Parts: sequence; structure tokens; C-alpha cells
Amino acid sequence: MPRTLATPLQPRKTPQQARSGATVDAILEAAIQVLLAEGSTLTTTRVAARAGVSVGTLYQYFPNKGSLLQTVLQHHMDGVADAVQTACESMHGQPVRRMSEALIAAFVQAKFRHLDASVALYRISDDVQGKQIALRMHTRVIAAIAAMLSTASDASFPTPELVAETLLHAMAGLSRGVLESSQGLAAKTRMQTELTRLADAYLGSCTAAGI
Amino acid sequence: MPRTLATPLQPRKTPQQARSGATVDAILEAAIQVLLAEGSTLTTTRVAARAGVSVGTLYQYFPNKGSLLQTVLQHHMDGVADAVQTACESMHGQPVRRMSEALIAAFVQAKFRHLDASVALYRISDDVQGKQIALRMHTRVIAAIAAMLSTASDASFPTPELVAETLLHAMAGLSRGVLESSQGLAAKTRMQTELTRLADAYLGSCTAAGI
Amino acid sequence: MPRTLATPLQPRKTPQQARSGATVDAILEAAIQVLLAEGSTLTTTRVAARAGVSVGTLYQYFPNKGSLLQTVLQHHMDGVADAVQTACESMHGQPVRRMSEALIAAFVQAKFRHLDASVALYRISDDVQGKQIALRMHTRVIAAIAAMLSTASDASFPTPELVAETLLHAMAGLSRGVLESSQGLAAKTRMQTELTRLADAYLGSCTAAGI
Amino acid sequence: MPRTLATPLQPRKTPQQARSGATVDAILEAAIQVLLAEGSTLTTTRVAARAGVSVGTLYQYFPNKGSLLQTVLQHHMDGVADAVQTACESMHGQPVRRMSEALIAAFVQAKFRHLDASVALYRISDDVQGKQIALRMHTRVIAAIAAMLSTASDASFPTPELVAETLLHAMAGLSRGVLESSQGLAAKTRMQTELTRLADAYLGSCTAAGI
DNA sequence: AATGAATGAGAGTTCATTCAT
DNA sequence: GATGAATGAACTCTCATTCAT
Repeated sequence: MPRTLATPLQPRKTPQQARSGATVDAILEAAIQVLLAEGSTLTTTRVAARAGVSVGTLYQYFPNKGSLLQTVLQHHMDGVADAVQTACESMHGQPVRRMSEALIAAFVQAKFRHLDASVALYRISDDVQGKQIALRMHTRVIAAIAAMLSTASDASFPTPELVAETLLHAMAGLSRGVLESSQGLAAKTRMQTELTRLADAYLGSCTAAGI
Repeated sequence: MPRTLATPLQPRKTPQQARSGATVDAILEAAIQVLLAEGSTLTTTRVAARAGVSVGTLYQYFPNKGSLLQTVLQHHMDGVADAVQTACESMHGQPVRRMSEALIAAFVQAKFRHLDASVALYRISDDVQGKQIALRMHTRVIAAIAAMLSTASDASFPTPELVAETLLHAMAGLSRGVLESSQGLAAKTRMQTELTRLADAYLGSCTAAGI
Repeated sequence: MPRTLATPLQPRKTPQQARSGATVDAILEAAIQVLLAEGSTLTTTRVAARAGVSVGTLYQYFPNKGSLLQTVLQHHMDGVADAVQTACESMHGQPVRRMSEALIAAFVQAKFRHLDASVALYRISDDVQGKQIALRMHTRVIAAIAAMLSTASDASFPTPELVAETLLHAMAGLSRGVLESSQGLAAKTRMQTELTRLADAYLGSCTAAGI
Repeated sequence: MPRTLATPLQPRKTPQQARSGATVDAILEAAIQVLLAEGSTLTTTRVAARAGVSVGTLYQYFPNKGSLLQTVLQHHMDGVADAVQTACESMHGQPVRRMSEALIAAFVQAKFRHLDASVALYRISDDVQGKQIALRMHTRVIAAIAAMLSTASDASFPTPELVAETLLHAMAGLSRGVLESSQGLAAKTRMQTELTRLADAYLGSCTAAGI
């Protein structure tokens, strides 16, 4: 990647034919695979090869390497945000305990679906863009959680955004911790249990403190 | 860095003379500075220049770029681990609430001291090595926290490692969250407050549940 | 353009239909425009886009980029040669002074009409072809001038080709000089005045010397 | 060459050792040779190979291809300008006829020394820079010629710059004409003769007209 | 006949690493 | 021991050209 990072987010050419859409998807998928093949640096050529197309084709859809990476990152982030948002919306009006349970389940599941790829991606997208994408996603998720919390049937949160933000980062921290320890399923389950305990305790404390 | 990453962790030559030690330190310091100079890729030449030595000299002390990066990472990790460990040891026998307070203060302070550098570093050290170093540090910190928790005057934790791990990752998650949002001091203070509330609530819940 | 430059000069297909002719013209015109859009490299795709056709269509009429460029060059050269030739023919039998005046006027006007494009073109057509085209044009123009000079009513030129060639290159040199200095109209007018003085003086000197 | 042309003129690194100076010279010489090898595009790799060094070395001395080309061009231009300037200075106070003779001899000789290379270079240096370099050289040469003309023992030129400019471009045009016709020595000699006649006639006419 | 997605060789450039001085 | 010029593999990106539709 050159020094410059003026990276338009959108594919250079809007796919007008079915074929093109498939090509773009193949490239994005290939990018993830290359990212996951620990040991091999992500190279545009490598991605194109894995996708079964030529470099030229890749560059027909992404103006540069950065934009490809951003698109992949964005997709992942969107996936997580969508899952969390849906879960939150379906829990409006419920008691807090059910909310936290559903939220955590949705978050953990979404994160773990492609967690490794997402971490790898995160590592690559050095650009300010990477941070920005993550930030946008955070904002969106925090808003969804806060909105949900405001409708709790058995508690009230004067500053739901603060609570939501804390919750989000705690969830993110624990998830990441498990991933990096690269332990198995047991660790994940254990983590999810503790995360639930943590959330319940925290939310209870917030209610008690009037936060 | 060549494709292969067989990177010995130790400097090629143990610094035996004062001068060598100074040189190594200068290089490590320079590496951090280059890392922090956002926008400039970390280059061995660049690091050497910043350190006021030649590339050749750099390679006299580090067999390759990876080993340099790992050393820097290690130093940072050690710093955080040392701070936390010291704090933990000084709190043996205290009540839980005082423990969590001291722990969080120490962690946040240590993390924020060079947090940006540490994140940048982490991003760079792709190698499996990076993860391993982080893992070793985690293990050490978890052990220190667990040991402290076991001596609490007003509570008992049957599985202190599990609690310690959860705590650590929650602290890490919240710290990272604040860093990435690149907001100011206010956010940090707010975060630290919530982190304390979270820890207290969680530890209380653990005690109650007999975890 | 591939390394090899075996470039047939003629369009692959003689335009036999009105539509084809229009397409070819559009492509040629587009090529000039792209050439003139300083800063943008001439690309077959770019030319096609500007012409409102697809690359495929462009390649239906020109076997390769080189042949397109040559055709454009040829057109320009032909334009200049035609103008000069016409001017020369209309001056047969006139006195030398009127001849040189008319010649210079025609040449300068023709050159300046698309001078920038012509220079750009010339620069592009690296191939030996470019030189050949220019040479053919020179030959033709020199012949026309020489023929005219031979009919002068008030002088005789034993070696009119030599005189014509000298005149041509002097005209070309002064024109190019003005173009490159990218000064305005004033410079052009001043140049034309001096060019006329130069030509008159030279032709007079030739007559006197019996050249 | 990328789209951008921000090309520092100076070598990236000032040669500090004898070896470096030799390397730079070798690269510049190689560039000319590659330029002259008609048919082969000038490639940084190709130039480096011809110079007997690696691409990396080339880039140690020239930040990019453009700067290399500019340096070569500059050298050539300087050569011509130096020759003309010296000739002009040595003719101060002489009669006009001797001046023009010496000027033409110096110019033609200097131009023909590396004329082919210079033309090739000129064709390559598309960049505005190419024009600028040529322009600077023209300015310098015109000044030298004008200064000389002002000291003529047998004539006076109220606007010596105008006369000098006309003369320069005429010389350039005729030289170029001969080169491009790629005829032999005879053509060159004939050209020089005519050029002298042209110059004498023109200068005489200027004097008579009070220009 | 026309289209434009796909191709892939090749260009410019960087940077980890070596080794003669 | 220190230096820094030299190396060259590897990377990102372009663009002339083809061919299935």
C-alpha cells in the first residue's frame, strides 16, 4: 500500500451484470481467506489468484488495495452491527436481565462468526479509515443498545449511552481475550457466562446508582 | 521482513558494555518514535536514523526487523505487567473494593502511558510471536490478580483465575474503547469511573455466587 | 502498446458506410482531445470513452494504439502540407517577396491551428513511423515550395530544393520556439514579422549568390 | 512514470564518496544509451542494468524516473548552453559576420554531439519540467547572443534579444531538420552553409531596418 | 457490429538485509 | 565495531488487447 491513503470506499465500477456481482463477492471472500492464511501477507495478486481472477479484474472493482480492505472490514462490521441492532429491537420493553442476555448472545455469536478475520483485518487497516469504520459501527451499536435500555420494563437509565458504551467495550474486550488466547469452545462458553454475570451486575449497579 | 518469520526473540548479542546497552536503548526508543510518527511506515533504516546509528549497527543488535519489533513489544508488555503486579502485591490482605480500585488505577495508568505505541506495535507484529508475547503477559497479570484476590479480607473466590481473566479483559476492552474513540481526558475519566463500578459489581456478584 | 511496433498504417477496415466513417472521425477527434487534456495519458480506453464508443469498437477500426496515433499524426501533417501546397500553387509566377509572405502566412496559420496537438502526437509516436510520416510531409512541402520558387517572376533559383528545405526548417524552428515559450499572441505576431524579414533576406541572398 | 510529476531535480543523496560519483555518472550515461537504443522503451530497470547496478541503487540517487530524465536533459542543455556562451563571449567586439560564423559553428557542433539523445530525451520529458528546462536554457543562450551582438564593431542592434531569439530558433530548426532527415554528413555541411547565409542575410537586414 | 469485463505482462518503487571498506 | 552503498525480490497498479455475449 502506498503512502497515500485516499481510498474511496465504493467499488470503482458498479456491477451491472450478474457476473460482476459474483466477481466482487469472490474477491471479498478471497481477501478474507488470504487474511486468515496465517503467514502469508495479504497481496493484491494473492487475493486475485485466490478469487480465481486476474489482478486487473480486482483493480476494476477496487481502485486500490486499501479500498478492498475497507470494504471487507465494513462488511464485517455491518454484520455485527446488524445482528446486535436486530437483537436490541426485539427486546424493547423487556426486563433488563432478558435484554442483557439477548444482547450478549447476539454480540458473541456475530463476533465469533468471523472474529479471526475481523481481527486480522483490523490489524491491516492502519489507515485512519479503519478506525473510522470501527467508530461508525460503535456509534450505531451504542445507539441501538441505549434505545433498548431506555425501554426496560423494570429499570430506568438516565444516561443510557454511557451504560451502553461501557457494556459494548466490555463485551468486545472479553471476546477479544478469548480469541487471542486461541483456546477452544470451553473458553468461549465460560467467557459468555462470566460476561452475562458481569453485565447483570453492572446494569443492576447502574440502576441502583441512578446512572 | 522476509516472507519467513523465524524470529529469535533475543537480541543477537547480550549487551555487555555500557555503550552497547545505550545503543540498544536508543534503537528501541527510536522504534517507538517512528511507530508513533503516524503516516510513516516503520523502516529499519528509518529507525536507525532516528536512533543516530547506521542500519548496519541496528542489525548488529537485532538479527532482523521482527526481533526488534518483538523486543519493543515485550518491553511495553513488561511495563504494564510490572505495574499491575506491583499494585496487586501491595494490596494483599485488603478488602475487595480497595483491591479493584488500585488494580484499575494501575492498569489504566500503565496502559495509557504508551497506549498508542502499544496498539501500533501490536498491529505490526503479525507474527504468531506477537500473540504469544501478549499471552505470556496476560498469564502473568492474571496470576498476579488472582493471587491478590485470594487474600481478600472480606471475600473468597473459589476460582480466582477465572475472575481475574474476566476483569483483565474488561479493563482492556474499556481502555481500548476510549483510545480508539480518540476522545479526550474526560472520556478517560468517565471510563475509569464506569470501570470501577463494573468491577465492584462483578466482584460482588462473584462473591455472592461463590465463583 | 506491446514492445513490438509492427504497425500497419491503414485502418484495418476501409470505412465504406457513412456510420463507420463517422465513428472513425469521432475516434480521431477524441484522440486529439485526450492528447490535449494535459495531464491525462492517452489511453485507448480513454479515447474510446471520449468518442462515445467502446474499446472493442476502437479496435475494430485500428489494429492497435500505434496505428491510431499514426493516423492522427498523418491527418495533421496532411493538413499542414495541404495548406502550404495550396498557398504555393496560388503564388506561381509571382515575385519572390509575395511568395514568401504567402508561404509564411499559410504555414504559421496551419501549424498553429493544432500545434500543441501535433507536438504532443509527435512526442508519442516514438516508432520510426513517426519520423517517416514527418519526413514524407517534409518532402512534399519542400517540393511544393521549390516548384513555386522556380516560377518566381523576379529571381531564379538554381537549387530550389535546398532553398526550400532551409526555409521550411527555419519556419518550423521559429514556430516551435514560440509554441514552447508558451507566450501569447504578441510573441506569435512578432515571430511572424521576423520570420518574414528572415525569409526575404535569405531569399535575396540566395538570388545574389546564385543558389 | 506515475501521473504525478513532482520531481526534485537533485539526486536524492549527494555522493560523498568517489564511488558514488562514479555510480551516478554510470547511471546517467546508461540512460542516454538506453534512450538511443531505438525500439527499447526507457525503463528504470533497463537503465540500471545497463549501468551495471541494481534498480535499488538507481533509486538511491534519483527519487524517481522523472528526476533521472530531467537530470540527463539538464546535462545536455547545459552542455549546449555552455558551448554557445563561451563562443559568444570570445567574440565580443568583433564584426557581425565573424560573430554569426562562430556562433553557428559552436551551436551546430554542440547540438550534434549528442543531438540524437537530446531529441529522444526531449520526447520523453513530457512533464512541464522538460519545457521549463528547455526554456531556461533558451533564456540563457539568448542572453549570451544578445550581449555579443550589442558589442558588434560594425553594426548596432536596438533590440538584440529579438534578433538573438530569432537566430536561435532558426539554428535549432535547421539542426533538427537535418537530424530528423537522418541523412549523412553532407547534409549537415550543406545545412551549416545555408545557415550561415541565412544568419548573415538576416543580421544584415536587421541592421538596415534598425532592429 | 458493438460491448466492456477480463487478462496479464510489465512498469515504477520500496525496503529488509548484506558486506566491503 | 561501525558504516551505508548496494542488492533484488516483491509489491502495487496500469493499460493494450481479446473474446464471450
